[in-house]
Amino acid sequence: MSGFLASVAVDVPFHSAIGQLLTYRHTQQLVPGTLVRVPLGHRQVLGVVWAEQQATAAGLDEEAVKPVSEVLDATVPLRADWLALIDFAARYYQRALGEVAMTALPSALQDQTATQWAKRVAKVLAVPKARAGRRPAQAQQGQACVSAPVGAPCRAALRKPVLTAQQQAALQALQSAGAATTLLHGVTGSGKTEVFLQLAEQVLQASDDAQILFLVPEINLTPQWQALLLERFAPWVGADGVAVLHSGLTPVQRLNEWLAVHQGRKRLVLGTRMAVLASFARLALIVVDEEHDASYKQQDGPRYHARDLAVWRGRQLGVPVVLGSATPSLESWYNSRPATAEEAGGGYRRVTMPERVGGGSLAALRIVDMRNHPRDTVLAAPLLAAMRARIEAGEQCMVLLNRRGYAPVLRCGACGWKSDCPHCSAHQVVHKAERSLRCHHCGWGTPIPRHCPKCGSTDLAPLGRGTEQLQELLQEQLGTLALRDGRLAQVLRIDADSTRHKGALEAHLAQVHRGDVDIVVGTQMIAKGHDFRRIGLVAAVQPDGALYASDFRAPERLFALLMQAAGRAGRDAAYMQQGGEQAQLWVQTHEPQHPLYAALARQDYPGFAAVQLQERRQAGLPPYTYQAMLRADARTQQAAQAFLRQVADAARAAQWPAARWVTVYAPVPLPVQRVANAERAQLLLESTSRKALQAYLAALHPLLQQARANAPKGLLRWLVDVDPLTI
DNA sequence: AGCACGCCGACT
DNA sequence: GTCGGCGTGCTC
Repeated sequence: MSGFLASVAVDVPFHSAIGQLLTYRHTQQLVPGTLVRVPLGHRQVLGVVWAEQQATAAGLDEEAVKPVSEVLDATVPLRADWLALIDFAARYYQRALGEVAMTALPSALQDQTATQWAKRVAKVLAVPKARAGRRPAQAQQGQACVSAPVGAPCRAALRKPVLTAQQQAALQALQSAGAATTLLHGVTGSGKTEVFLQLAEQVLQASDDAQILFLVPEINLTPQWQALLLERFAPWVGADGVAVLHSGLTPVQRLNEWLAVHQGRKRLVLGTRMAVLASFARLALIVVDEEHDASYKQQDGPRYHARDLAVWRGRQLGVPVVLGSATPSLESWYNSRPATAEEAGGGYRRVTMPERVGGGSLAALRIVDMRNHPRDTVLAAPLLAAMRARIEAGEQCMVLLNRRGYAPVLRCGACGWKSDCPHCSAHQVVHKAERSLRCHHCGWGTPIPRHCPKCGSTDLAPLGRGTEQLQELLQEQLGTLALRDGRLAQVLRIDADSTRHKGALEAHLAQVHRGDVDIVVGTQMIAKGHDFRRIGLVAAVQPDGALYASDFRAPERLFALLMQAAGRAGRDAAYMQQGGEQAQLWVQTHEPQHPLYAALARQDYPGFAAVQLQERRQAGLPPYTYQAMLRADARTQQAAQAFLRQVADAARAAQWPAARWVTVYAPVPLPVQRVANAERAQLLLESTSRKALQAYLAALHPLLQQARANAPKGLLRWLVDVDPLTI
């Protein structure tokens, strides 16, 4: 056989019984990182050359080595640091190398021929680099500005706000942190964003080609960040100098953005979790906004955590990473703990900004003790009265209820029938507007029946309430209120249902900003990141669920959500001086004395975190231990659990050294046991040693294959979730 | 995971 | 007689 051999990563899953890398032949030596198209079975697939190879691997017939079909060499090869990132992510999250590589690459790359690719690359490179890569005449402009009259066109320099002493201190701390990871803990309104921007500005100024990655938790938040970045940095990076990477792009858009970043043509990269896997020409700073947000954890395919990979990437490249949040994840809070006499500090630095810019006060907490109200009270009278007063004073109110739809279930009063989903162990939710019952787990929808499907009775009634019903209720209670300007109070609902169509969220937000709306009802979607200036009162209607939840992270999430909600109602000092009343966060609860609410009343994140960490330490939970979840789906619960048990037994029998450090729990059903006709079970693995857990998980794969082979025919899927966020 | 091959029921 | 159901097995 003539030519050179190369190890190529292609998208073949772990359990396909072939190795991680496949061997292909080519006339020339191929550099690692080169994109190739290769034959695989009966199709052509995209591959990434991972390594040069000297001889055909053992057990592989030389005749079986096929030639590379095409080389996509119009671009710079993927760099070694990107290959190392993918390699790490694949090993850490227990996925096939090729699978992770292909998740990281834009899908449209899969069907680019070498010719098409060359054309596309040429187009990107044809954009003059002067606009995209170089520092503008900004320095000169800035100098000219000193003597320029007020209002002279010295936009960037004039727009830059003056930092408060606290922001200045934070910025200096970040600058002096060098390549470390820093947790920037700043209360809502403390001006973290401005600190990010000025830090970014310095990075842009320091070098002509440095790239900066901004991670945000949700697609929804990218437009406002993009506008912000362009407003500030267009003089540096050009009017199209911000690359956006998220799953809302069309395949071709994503391909072009990815390519521009890979080639270093865009210096600012703004994206959701997937952006952390992008290929950068010269990454110099990573900012992770709202670092505590669970959306950073991918929930299908490779279950990576973008914040954790960002931290890894920063270390790998020797580049600073800034994690920002008003309510950090307990992991990050713990990782940034200062050293004490007894204990070494965490690996991150911690910078705190406890004061709001302008000194505005945080929302005051009002607890409504629901034990003093009738059982079926949705909105207690004092809350309604407070809302009425706010609206009459020209303010807006926001009401949070974490449950979409009209009611979580439809029930027959005659025979007790409930709207159970035929495919899941869950109820179909009543959606009044679309006149349907819909399962939120599998999507199964049916029209709302007029008669009970079981007994024929017409005595059907919704049970419990969702945002849709809350909206209706508020419309009845407050929608008749005539305001000063003569119009009636308006209620708007913002949740995943009301914003399904493109542009709907933007339209709704604009309505709120214009003041066309007096009451906003919604799920946690409305608590995230959007700035509502005139909101004076936020109410959480039914937050107690998290207090009883079996998930040990539920209180942490609730606290973060309520703090964030309170932040929406923040008041600036100017308004307070005009005699505005202090903003309020109302919480309706049956547990008014719960420590979580006490900490919330004090807006005391450190206090809350200390208590939570203490509990976690005693219970042996993260961040003091590391966890992985082994999940199995099968036709019956018994089969799913049997599979997990068999794997656990086989692992015990194997007597791995690492097993000594790993606790293996018994298989249990998932909280929602059946989804789309699949019974789901899970088995928790826990260890105080990340290394031992990793070794254990890596050794588990052959046992999983084996258990699959032994299992009876039929549906059987499994997955490994490393550092699971919900258990 | 794809994607073929392969062997048994209702349609042009 | 074909279209197509998804069972089984392979992919450098």
